[in-house]
This record gives sequence, C-alpha cells and structure tokens, in this order.
Amino acid sequence: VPGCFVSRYWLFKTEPDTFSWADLLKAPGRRTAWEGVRNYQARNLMRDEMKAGDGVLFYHSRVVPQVVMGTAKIVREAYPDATQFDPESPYYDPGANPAQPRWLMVDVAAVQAFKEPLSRDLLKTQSELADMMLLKKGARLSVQPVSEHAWRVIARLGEGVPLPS
DNA sequence: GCCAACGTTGGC
DNA sequence: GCCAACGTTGGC
Repeated sequence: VPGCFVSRYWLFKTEPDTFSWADLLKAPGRRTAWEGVRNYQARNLMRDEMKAGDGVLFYHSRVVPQVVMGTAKIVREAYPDATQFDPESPYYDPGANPAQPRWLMVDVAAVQAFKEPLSRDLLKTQSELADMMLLKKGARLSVQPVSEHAWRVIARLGEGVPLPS
C-alpha cells in the first residue's frame, strides 16, 4: 500500500555551530524544538510519519569528522514552526500564511550519549549499513528515516551511556 | 573553502 | 509544464 511505510527511527542532521549535541544537553529538560526545516520532503516526514517516542540519531554535519553524537526521541509531534512568521529569524518565510502554516517542527529530547562520537567514516566501513540513506552520495535530506536494523547496529557501535545527571 | 548534487524559482 | 538559473547542502 503506498504510504504505509513506517519508520520508528530517524536521523536528524545539525551543524554544531548552529545547534549541537552539547546545546541539547544544556537545554531545559534536554529538549528542543527542531525549528528551521525548510524542505518539503522533510516537512512531510515530520507531519505524516514521526510519532512521539520514535528514536532519533543526533548527527553533526559540516564538520570533520561528521559524527553521530547520541540518541534522542520525539517528544512532541508536528506543530507549526513559529520562525516562519518572524522577519527577524533566519528561517523567516515571507510566503508563509499564519492561517495555514507551511512549515512544521517536532520536539526532541536527549536519551543517551554515545561513549564516543560515532564517525561517518566508521559507519561507512560497516557492510550492514550499506543501504543507509546517510551514506548515499547526494542524500541531503536533513531529517531522514533509519531502518530498525541500522538503528540496532549503530546503537551497538555507539555504546550508549546514560546522560550525566 | 571547494564544488557536486540537489531542490526551488520563475520566465516562457 | 518545462527547464535554465540560482541558492543551498554537506562531504571532502
């Protein structure tokens, strides 16, 4: 059935200069609104597929090395991203209509830090992860589905540890 | 910092 | 509705 594909696992990219894993751990409740997604495919995944409790791999992009820092989870399902209406915001969208918001976001909360950041280079060496969207050339989607199998492989490699209290 | 790959825009 | 031009992403 078209559209019946369901992922319970996701990978969220962020540039650590903009918002890092450390920023998430410092945030109240170790949670944040994932504002600023301005891509329709990503928006549709948030709107239609992401459910509270889904697992999230927290990934740093545009740094060397690129790394998965730990795991998070969806704690609030899709709702309007207010930054689209804010002319002062870098995410302002002059075409957005408050009566029918164009852009949505979800909230995420940190779950486990990885013992060591898990590099993309290491993931590339894992034949079990060959199908991962993250590792495909030109795959720019900033929030993307992760298979249950890939989630398990990465969780094992990352050796998640409890967050410091 | 470079630039290939990708998504969006807008003239026609 | 096509597609060239443009802006952005993100690995390297």
